[in-house]
Amino acid sequence: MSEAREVDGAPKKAPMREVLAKAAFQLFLERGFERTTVDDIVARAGVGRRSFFRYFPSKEDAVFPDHESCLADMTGFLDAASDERDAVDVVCGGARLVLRMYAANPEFSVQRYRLTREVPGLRTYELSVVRRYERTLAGYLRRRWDRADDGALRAEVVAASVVAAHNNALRTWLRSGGEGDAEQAVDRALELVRRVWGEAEAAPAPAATDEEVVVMVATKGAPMWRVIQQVESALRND
Amino acid sequence: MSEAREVDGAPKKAPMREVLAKAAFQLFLERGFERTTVDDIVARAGVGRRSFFRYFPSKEDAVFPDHESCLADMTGFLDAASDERDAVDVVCGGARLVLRMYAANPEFSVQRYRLTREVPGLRTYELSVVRRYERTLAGYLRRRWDRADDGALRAEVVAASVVAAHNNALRTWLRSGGEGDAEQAVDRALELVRRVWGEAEAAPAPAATDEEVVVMVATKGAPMWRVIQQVESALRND
DNA sequence: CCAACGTATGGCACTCAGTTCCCTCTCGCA
DNA sequence: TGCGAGAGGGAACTGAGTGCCATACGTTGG
Repeated sequence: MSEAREVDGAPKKAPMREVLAKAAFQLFLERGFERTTVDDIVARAGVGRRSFFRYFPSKEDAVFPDHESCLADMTGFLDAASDERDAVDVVCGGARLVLRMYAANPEFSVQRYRLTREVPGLRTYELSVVRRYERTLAGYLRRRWDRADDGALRAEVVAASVVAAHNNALRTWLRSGGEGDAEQAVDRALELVRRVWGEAEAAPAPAATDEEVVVMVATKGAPMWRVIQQVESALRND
Repeated sequence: MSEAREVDGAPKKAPMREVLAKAAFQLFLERGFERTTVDDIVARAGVGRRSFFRYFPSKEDAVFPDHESCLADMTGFLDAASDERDAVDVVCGGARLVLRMYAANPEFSVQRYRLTREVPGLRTYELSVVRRYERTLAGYLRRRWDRADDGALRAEVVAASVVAAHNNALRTWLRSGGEGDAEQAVDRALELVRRVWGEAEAAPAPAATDEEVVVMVATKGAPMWRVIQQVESALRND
C-alpha cells in the first residue's frame, strides 16, 4: 500500500528525512551498502547531495534512523523511574524499550540485521550505538549505587550483562526472521541477569518481614550459578 | 637513549611498521589525531604515502599497533587451556593477557588513553577492537558450555561481564596516570565476576567429597549478591 | 658475471565521504 | 510590496583509502 495517504485533504509531503532514509535503505538492499554512493541516494530521493548530510551526519546513520530518539526515550524512562524500584529491574525495563523499537518493524529490523552482518562498517557503527545505550544504563546504575562498595564497577558489569543478554535474545529473534515473541525471549534472557544481580525478588513479597529466614542446603561441589537458582527458588517460595 | 642499537655489528634498520607507528603517534600527540593527515605521517617517517596503507589498513590502526598480536596471543591461550579448569577462570586469564599488554608500556598506554578519550573516531575504533576480544572469549565459553542450558546466552553475558570488569579497572588505572598495580586492580574487579559466575571455588578444595553439604541461613530481604558472598565464604571455608 | 625473479617501496591518479561557502526559493509578516 | 529567516541546491575543496604500474634491491641459477 502507498504510504502517502491524503486523508485530511491536503497531500502531506513526506518529511525529507524519511524520504532519504527510505531511498537509502532500498538502494542498500539492492546493491549493498558499500556499492551505494551518497550521490545514488540523493539521485533516487530527487534531492540535492547537500541535503543528505543535513539530515544524517554520515552514510551509516541512514541505516539506523530511529536510534537517536530511542536513546532519548530510554533516558527519559530512567529519569522517571522511581528510586523505590530495584535498580536492575529498572535497567531491564530500559533494555526492553530498545527491543520494542526493533519489534515494531519486524521486516525492516530483519533486513537491516542481514545488512549489518555483512558490512564491517555497519557493524562498527552499530557497536557505537549499542555502547551509548550501555553507557546510559551504566550511568543510571552508578547514580543508584553511588554509596555502595564497588558501585561503579558493579554498574558497568551489570549494564554490560543486560546489554549482552538483550542482544543475545534480539539476535536470535532476528536470525529466525522475526518469528515468535521477541519480547518474551528478551524477558527470559534478562531474567538470568536479574536472578544474579537483582537486589529484590521478582515476586511481590506480600508480607515478608525482614526477620524471616531461609535455610538452604547444597552439595559442596555444585556450580555457583546452580546454587543461585536454588537460593532464589527458596527465597521466592513464600 | 637511541633505539637503534648496533650491538651486533651491522646497524639494524628499524622495521617500517614501527617507524610509521612512532611517527604517527608523535604527530597525534603534537597536533591531535584529526589535524594530522597521512601525508604528514609519511613525510615525517620519510617514506612514501602508499607504504603507510600497506602496514596499516586505516589511520586509526596506527594508534593500536599491538592489538592484533595480542588477540592472537589470547586465541592461543584459550586453545591451550585445559578443559579441567573452570571456564570462567580461563576467560579471566585471557583478559589478564590484554591488561599485561597495556601494563608493559604504561606511559604509552596512558598517552594513548588520553588521545582516545578525545577523538570520537578512535573511541569507535577501540570499541571494535574490544568487541573482537569479547567475541573470542564468548566463543571459548560457548564451546565449553555447549551442552548446558542457555549455554550461548551465559557465554555472552559472562564474556561481556569479564570485559566490562577488565575495562573498568584498566580505565581507572589509566586515568590515574599509570600509578599503582594494574594487574592487582584487574584481579580485584574480575573477582566480582568469578564469584558470581565461576563454577568452581578458587580454593583447591583438598579432599571434599561430593557428599559434603553446606547449610546457609539468610534473611529473606537480603540482596542476591550479598547472599552469594555468604554462600561463597561458606563453601570456601573447609 | 649476468639474467631472471620475487619482494619491498614509491608515485600517480582515481573514487568517494564529508565539509565549506554561497546561492536560490519560498513563506510568513510588517 | 518589501524583507528576513529558514529550507534546500550546488560547486569546489580536503583527505582517506585503493588500483595500477614503475623502480630498486637482494637472491637464485646458469
